[in-house]
Amino acid sequence: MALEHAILVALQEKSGSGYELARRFDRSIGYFWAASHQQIYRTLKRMVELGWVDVQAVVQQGRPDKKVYRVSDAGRAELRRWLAEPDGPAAVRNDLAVKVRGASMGDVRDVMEQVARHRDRHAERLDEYRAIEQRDFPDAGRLTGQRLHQYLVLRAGIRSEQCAVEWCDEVLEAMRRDEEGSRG
Amino acid sequence: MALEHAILVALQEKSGSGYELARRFDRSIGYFWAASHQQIYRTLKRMVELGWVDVQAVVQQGRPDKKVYRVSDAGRAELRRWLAEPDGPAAVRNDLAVKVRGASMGDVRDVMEQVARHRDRHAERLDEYRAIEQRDFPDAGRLTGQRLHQYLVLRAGIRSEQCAVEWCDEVLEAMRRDEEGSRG
DNA sequence: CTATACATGTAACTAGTTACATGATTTA
DNA sequence: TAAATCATGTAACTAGTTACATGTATAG
Repeated sequence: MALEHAILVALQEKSGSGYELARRFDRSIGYFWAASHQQIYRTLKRMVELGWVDVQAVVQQGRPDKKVYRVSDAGRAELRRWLAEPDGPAAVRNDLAVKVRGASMGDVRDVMEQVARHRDRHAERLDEYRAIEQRDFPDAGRLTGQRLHQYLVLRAGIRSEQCAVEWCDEVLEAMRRDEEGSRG
Repeated sequence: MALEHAILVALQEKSGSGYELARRFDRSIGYFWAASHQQIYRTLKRMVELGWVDVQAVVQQGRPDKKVYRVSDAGRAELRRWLAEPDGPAAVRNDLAVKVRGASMGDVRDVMEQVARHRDRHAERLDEYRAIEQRDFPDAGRLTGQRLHQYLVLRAGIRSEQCAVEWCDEVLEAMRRDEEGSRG
């Protein structure tokens, strides 16, 4: 998979400029697909060349001109093709797990601190997601179509943050027990 | 973070050749840090230049010669430094979530099939991990030091696969309900 | 007068993927 | 005789990160 397809999904939900897209990637879409503005501008350029999106320059008063991107017929076809295409399992790369595995090769306390930091970050993120859930989807259970799909992706975020917090807690508890055992 | 540090951890657990390392990355270490043999050979070369590992050519009879890599003092120092260094949250990139979010822009059934496929793959992986847990860590709860750390990383794998399976089930149930609702 | 939002980009670099290349030994 | 295991790599490409560059308008 590639950023192209995430952009096609984002742009089909709502057309917009590279800047607007970058802001959306910093929030809702970025919760499951990270991308910087540099990457987005570069990719949009390529997508225009591929004919997947159309551009239109929009002159604005009071603020700089912008280019509004829209998904073309070819882009819609490509998106449909990609949605139907099976893809392999995503490569896992978990820094924190590497640190935990190597903890005893350095100062174990340092690694525990890292785990605690990550725990707090994931807990904060979990709170944010839950707030969004309550605010934007109080009617969960009766959702259909695109709204349902948006909700389900939010659920992925909630579940994975919860999972991360619980694992960090398990690690901290076990490592604290081990520390006490080796001292006492 | 980079592959370098995952290699330092792997090599400090046990010295070995690039080939041996690549095989370990296909199994235990690869469960939380994916790396191909090409990447590993390239990175080992760079690590020798940096002085983080030492190489020794080993002549073998019946099979090709190999180069055995060992972590040097400088490598151990670098690993300690990295273990203590705080790092930012890892960038999330979840293809399947993008597909779910875009499901209604193509054939919804196609996306449901993808989710079902992923569900099965995660369930299989979960079974593998649980088998390893029972076989290699029947004494969990009394583990200490490096063995404990290895176990905790396995726990991360178990938790995240479980989490993935549950989310896929939630998605499939909700999408089936929606499908029936729109038909009936 | 300072920071933030709006708006677009380039350049250089680092990391990861895919395809290709070679060649011996052992097992089915 | 075909495939798998052992063993090491190169080359070309794709994707992602970091740093730099520019300029206006508005809110505090």
